[in-house]
Amino acid sequence: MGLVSSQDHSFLGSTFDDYRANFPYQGDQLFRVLFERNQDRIKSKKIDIAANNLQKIFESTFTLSAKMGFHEMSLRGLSKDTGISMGGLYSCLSKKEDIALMVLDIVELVTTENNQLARAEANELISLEMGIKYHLYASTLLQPWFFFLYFETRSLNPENQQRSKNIEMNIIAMFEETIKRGLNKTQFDVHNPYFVAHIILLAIQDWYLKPWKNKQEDLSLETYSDYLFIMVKKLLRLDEGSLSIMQKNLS
Amino acid sequence: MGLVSSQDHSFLGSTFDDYRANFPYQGDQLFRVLFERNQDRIKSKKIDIAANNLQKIFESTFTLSAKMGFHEMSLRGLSKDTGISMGGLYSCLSKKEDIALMVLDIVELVTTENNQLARAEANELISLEMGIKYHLYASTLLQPWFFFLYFETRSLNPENQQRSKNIEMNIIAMFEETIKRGLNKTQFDVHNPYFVAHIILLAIQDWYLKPWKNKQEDLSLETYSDYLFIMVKKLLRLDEGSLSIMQKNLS
DNA sequence: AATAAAAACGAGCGCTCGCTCTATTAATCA
DNA sequence: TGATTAATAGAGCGAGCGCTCGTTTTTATT
Repeated sequence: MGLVSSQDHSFLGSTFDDYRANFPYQGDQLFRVLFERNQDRIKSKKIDIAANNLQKIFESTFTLSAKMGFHEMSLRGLSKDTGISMGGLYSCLSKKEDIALMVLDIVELVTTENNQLARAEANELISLEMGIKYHLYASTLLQPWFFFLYFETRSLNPENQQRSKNIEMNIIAMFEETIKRGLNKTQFDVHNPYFVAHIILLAIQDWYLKPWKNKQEDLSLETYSDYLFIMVKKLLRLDEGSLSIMQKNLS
Repeated sequence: MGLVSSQDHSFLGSTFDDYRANFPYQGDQLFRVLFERNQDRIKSKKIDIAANNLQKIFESTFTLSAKMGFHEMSLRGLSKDTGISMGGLYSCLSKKEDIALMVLDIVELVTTENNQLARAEANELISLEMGIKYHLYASTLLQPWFFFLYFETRSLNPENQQRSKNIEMNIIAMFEETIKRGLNKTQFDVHNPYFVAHIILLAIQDWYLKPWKNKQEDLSLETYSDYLFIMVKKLLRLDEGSLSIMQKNLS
């Protein structure tokens, strides 16, 4: 249920189309960003060529490692699938692990930005709604990236494993703080904010981890997002009545 | 419909201690079952020796592959960690993959039994409660097994990957059917049973996938189980009042 | 057209992998 | 105790790994 007027929430808007229209990490641009953020690893000089190769590398990596796992994926296999020779691969990478590190970098970047956008909402309920939407939207646009990081975190060294865990913990913390803020103003009624924040994260993760499950049930992104928000309101003991009152207070 | 008294719920009982006391897949017995169910893979003849070696093999496998992943774990590393020579390992295995197959076998066995036990409850709300409890209890007693299967499903061949997925789908289906049964009798009020069933599974999985998260928050098994059941009742729009009425009908 | 720079190539290096196989030790039983 | 079977040991095999590097091909500049 779309309850609030969209233009107030943030420059990204509250619908998937709005969000996508302003999302800078997609298509060509994503790989140009990747090139610029990883100059130290990449020997290639020309951004157009490098970005093009990076795109092939990540597309093939996601296909292959979803099937068999990142470690099981060999660089010879990657070379064959991308059509880039071994030498070509190593002009965009300094080592195999770099692929995983670049995924970590992008997912960390995007989720951090989403957390900030959600926190920027003054009203707690809207903050929750936007937090859910932004994370669902971003993880839809970058589904293979989020999926990869979740399952391949253990291929990273301990320090980067921790960075990956922190991405998750920061999302929970954002939701938990927002719920607690709402609690202090007796806006919400729930006795374990952490548990609810936790459940929200699980539902968001499930969206990008098991797309086949929702495809099977014919759940669209917007429907899933709505169900999730309705669920959250139930858990915070907000029925439709109390919600509309709040809505009125906003405008 | 016939309502049941609490001792009928199942021979396993409803507390963790009851469940554990009757749980056949723990300690020595687990590995003796494993030996008997996998005669074709195992060259060893004597059950005592084989069960003892299997125990070491699985303990080390869970330690090593939680750190680095199953594929990254080498059999030389496993040999060192268990203290069993390569030849010794291969008298309990026909190939490395057998380890993952045996984990799949056990988790499939236990969850199928739990689903049957939960379905056997005539009352829908109690069925949900028991379903949650049994799955939480079993995954606590066999935490490394459940954890391993979740993360290493992709090491399996397509056929067995499907078996692993089906374990998950069958749990969701069990909860979904129970919720729908309750809906038909207007016992529950919720408009997407699948979504709720789905969320229950996620919360159960999170319990065994990220024990460190709950340890950090100091959530015990019983507390977690209670929170989860309270959450489910909220999602089904059953407040404490309507619950006690139902409980009265039971006795 | 000549030259310099960048990109692409892929055989080969050193190493580790899963797995095998024979020699040896331990256990069991007549 | 000698005979037979089961368990263990660990060097060795071929395959495949990540990665390198001398060379060739393409592109850009003069």
